[in-house]
Amino acid sequence: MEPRGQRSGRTGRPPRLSQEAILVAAQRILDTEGPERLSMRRLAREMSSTAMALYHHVQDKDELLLLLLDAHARRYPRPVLPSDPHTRLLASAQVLHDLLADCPWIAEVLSFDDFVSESALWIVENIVDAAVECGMALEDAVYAYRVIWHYTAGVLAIRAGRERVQARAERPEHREHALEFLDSVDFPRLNAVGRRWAGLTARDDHRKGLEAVVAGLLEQKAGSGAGETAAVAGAGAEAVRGCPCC
Amino acid sequence: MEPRGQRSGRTGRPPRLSQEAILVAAQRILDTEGPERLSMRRLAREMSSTAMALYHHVQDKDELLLLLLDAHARRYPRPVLPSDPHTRLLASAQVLHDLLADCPWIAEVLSFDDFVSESALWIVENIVDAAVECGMALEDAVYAYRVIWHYTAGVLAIRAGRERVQARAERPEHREHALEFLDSVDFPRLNAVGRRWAGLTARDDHRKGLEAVVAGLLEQKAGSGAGETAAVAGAGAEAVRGCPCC
DNA sequence: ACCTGAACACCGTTCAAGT
DNA sequence: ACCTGAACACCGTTCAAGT
Repeated sequence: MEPRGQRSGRTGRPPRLSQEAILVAAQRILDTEGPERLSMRRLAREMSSTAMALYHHVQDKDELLLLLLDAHARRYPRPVLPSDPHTRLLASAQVLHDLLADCPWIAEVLSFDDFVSESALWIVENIVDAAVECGMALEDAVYAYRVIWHYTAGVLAIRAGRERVQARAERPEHREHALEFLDSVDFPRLNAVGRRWAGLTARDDHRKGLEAVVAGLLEQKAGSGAGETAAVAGAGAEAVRGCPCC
Repeated sequence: MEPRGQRSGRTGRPPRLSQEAILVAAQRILDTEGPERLSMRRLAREMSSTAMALYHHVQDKDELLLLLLDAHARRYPRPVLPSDPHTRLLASAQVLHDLLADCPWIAEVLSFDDFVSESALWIVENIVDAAVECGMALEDAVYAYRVIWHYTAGVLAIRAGRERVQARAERPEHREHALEFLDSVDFPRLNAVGRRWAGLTARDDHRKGLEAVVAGLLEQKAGSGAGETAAVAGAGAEAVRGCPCC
C-alpha cells in the first residue's frame, strides 16, 4: 500500500530510486518505444541504474504493470455520468473501454483480477449500480458487468494483437493476402463479404457492439423468470425466447 | 501451403524432421507442460534436434502457433448445427468458443486475423449466414460476427490470464486477498456483492453472456432504420431506444 | 536500507559451415 | 536440401557482496 520509497527512520543511504520515479520512467518507455520494449533491464538503463535495484521498489514485473495501470486510472479524468440508468450503463462501460484503450500493454496484464484496478473501481461500481437501477437483481448486474468486461477485454486484446503484429513487421501485404484469401475460399457468405471486411477494422469498433451487448443484457433480465437459463445449457437444441414485452 | 517436408526431387539428405512431426511434438509439450513452456529450444530438445533445424519447416514461432491452431481446428469434430437461424447463430458461436477453449495458448496468437483460422472458417460462415437468415443485412451480420468474436476472445483471454497466474504461483491467498479487499472498499454495490463474486468465476461463464450478446445484436438490427447508430456516437448523451416491436 | 555485479536459466533468430 | 554450432541480442530473477 505505502510506497517503500518514503520511510521515516532515515537510516542508511538515501534512496536514488523511488516507485514514483520508476513509474514515470516506465511510462516514458511505453510512450516512446512501445510496450514490447519495456523490460526491467531497459527500465534500469533508462534510470542509469541496474535491473536489480528496481526490485527494491517493486515486487516483480507484473506488479510494475499493475502499478502502471493504477497510476493511469488515477490520472484519468472522472467524467460526469448521466443519471438515466440505461444511458449511464452505456456511458460507464464506454469509460471503461476508453480508459484502457490508452494502455496497449493491457493485454499482458489481462485479468489478474476481474475488477480492473483499484483506481478504476468507481467505473465497475457505476456499471453494476446502473444495471441494478435498470431493474436487474444484484447478481445479474454483476454478471452483466462481467459480460461487458469480457467484451471490452476482447476488443482491447485483439486491437493490441493487431498493433503488435503491425509494429513488428511493416508489411501491409499480410492484410492484402488475407483479404484475397477471403475471395478464394469456398464459403458463399464470406465470398460475398470479400474486401469489404477491411473497412470494418476501424478503431471505434467498440461502440456499436457495446450497445448491442447492453441491450441484450437488459432484455435478458426481463425474460429471466424461473431457472430458464439452466434449461438452455445444451449446445444446439434450446428454444428461441421471444421478445419478453410482446 | 504445401508442407516443405514432402518434396519430389529426392535430392540431398532425407529429412529427419517434418512439419507434421514438429506439430505433434509441440502439441505434446503443450499438453504435458503448458503453453508457457513451449519454446523453439524446448521443442528442438523434445525432438533431439536443434532449434535452428525447426526453421527449415516453419517460418517462425508465430507460424508454428498458427499451424497448431489450424491442426486443432481440423481435428475438431464438425457438429450438426440446427436449422433454425437464431438457434444456429447461438450454437455456432458456442462451437467457436468450445473449439478455442482447448487452446490455452490462443491468447498469444489472438487476432493475427479476424477470421480465426482457415480450418475454422466454416464456423465464421455459419455465424454470418445464420445472422443473415435472422434478417440482418450482410454488413450487419459481419459486424455481429465480430462482436461475438470479440466477446469470445475476451472470455478466452481472461481465462488464459487467470490460468497463467495460477500456474506460476500456487497461491490462492491472492484471490482471498482480492475478495476481502472488495469488502473494505468504499463502493456500496461492490460491498454488497463481496464474497459472492468468487462464485461467478465459473468455467462456463461464456454461455449466458453469449445469449445476451446475440439477443442484443438481433434486437439492434430490428431497430436500425436510418443512420441512428451514427447519431449515438457521443459518450454520454444518447437517447434510450425503446423495444422496437412495441 | 539501498544498490551493484556476477550468475542462473532461459528466450527467438541469424549466419556460416558442414554433409 | 537439411542440419549443426556458435553467436547475437536479449529476457526475469536470485544471491552474495558492498556502502
